[in-house]
Amino acid sequence: MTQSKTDPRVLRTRRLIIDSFIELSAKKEFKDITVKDITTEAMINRATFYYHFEDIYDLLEKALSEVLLVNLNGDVYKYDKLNEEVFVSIFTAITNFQKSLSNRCHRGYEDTIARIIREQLEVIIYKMLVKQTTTVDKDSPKIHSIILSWGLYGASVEWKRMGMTIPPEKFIKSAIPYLLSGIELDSNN
Amino acid sequence: MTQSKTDPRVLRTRRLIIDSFIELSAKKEFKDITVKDITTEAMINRATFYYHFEDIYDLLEKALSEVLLVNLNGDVYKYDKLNEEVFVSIFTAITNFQKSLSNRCHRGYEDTIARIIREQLEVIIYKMLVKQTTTVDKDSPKIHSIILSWGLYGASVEWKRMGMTIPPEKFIKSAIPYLLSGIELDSNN
DNA sequence: TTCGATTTGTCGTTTATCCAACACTTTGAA
DNA sequence: TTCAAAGTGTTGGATAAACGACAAATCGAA
Repeated sequence: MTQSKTDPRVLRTRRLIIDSFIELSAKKEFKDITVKDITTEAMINRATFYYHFEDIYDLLEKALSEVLLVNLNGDVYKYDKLNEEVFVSIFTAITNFQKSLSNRCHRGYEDTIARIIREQLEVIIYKMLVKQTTTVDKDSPKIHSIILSWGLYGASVEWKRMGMTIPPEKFIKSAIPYLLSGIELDSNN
Repeated sequence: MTQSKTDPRVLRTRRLIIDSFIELSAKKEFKDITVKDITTEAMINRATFYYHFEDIYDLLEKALSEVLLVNLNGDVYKYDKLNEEVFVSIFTAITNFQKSLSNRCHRGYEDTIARIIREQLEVIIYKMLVKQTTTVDKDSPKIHSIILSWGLYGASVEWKRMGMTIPPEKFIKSAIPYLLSGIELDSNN
């Protein structure tokens, strides 16, 4: 399905780089991390880094995407439909991510990170919406996924601002009926 | 001093292979481990294995050497002289190794393993003897290291036979004066 | 024993990684 | 501001690793 035959060396090297980056992120801020730091930690050549990533922002983007997906880890894709359980699952993934970020002080890059998370969310939600959309309006899933991704991310920001103490599932619960009602317009069942 | 600039790729690959081998050794007997098993576990190509090792026995040899050296881990090389402390340290390393072997059932290859351990011991002891030898007799360190390596390994076999319960340092203690007396003939201080 | 299946070593070709060098930009301290 | 040091991104040539294929050896059950 995916790309079943990527060169093992590529997979290995990308893993080394991303893992090293995550490792380093725990120790210093993003702005203080250099490409050299990463390649040294990963024990690969600096030139090899550029073979795989545009630059350090490209790496940030891909690393974040991965971390986010790991958090969503199958929980979401098990179901094809956007129901209550899936919304809670997604929101919990985002808040988990927010928590790990707050430890790893990426101060000054919240905007970039926010954009990346939201874009990932949009893609994920869009895929699920398309599966269950039965109306003729093709643009509907697109705009819905945009609104939902911004909305869910915004909710997580507010959750963070309130001290990250409320259980995420409780926090999002009251919004679920509203979120679902809009979705149901797209599908018949 | 050693080989200061080996290609990082070979270090990485050797590490993957050796680690995978040690990993597999914990699960099955040596005779049931194939080259394919190792390379699959290490996620490297089978041909690459033969680029680094003669065959699986060559790997066994080098892996064992490394494990032994890790056990001796600097403890020995910190001192230049073969004194009581060093003897105890070496003997403890051997018994530790014997213990890990007994878990990892390499049944049927004890002889090979014994030989490898003993050869490593001989090299290590020889190096230390040369450093402190002041007599003109150049052959003396050689034969002494041979006898000591066989002797120490034999003691560890006996220790194992007795159930591996006696603290190694206690077990070897009574032999220390004897071992040292011979050494002192080589050096003046 | 015999025969099929698995494992072993080896080889030639392709590709990913290494390395040193390069010009350019950013940084930070004098 | 100025200048040296550090970081960035790119290149070409060298080399390790991947891959598929191969004959030969070994294994295991009929």
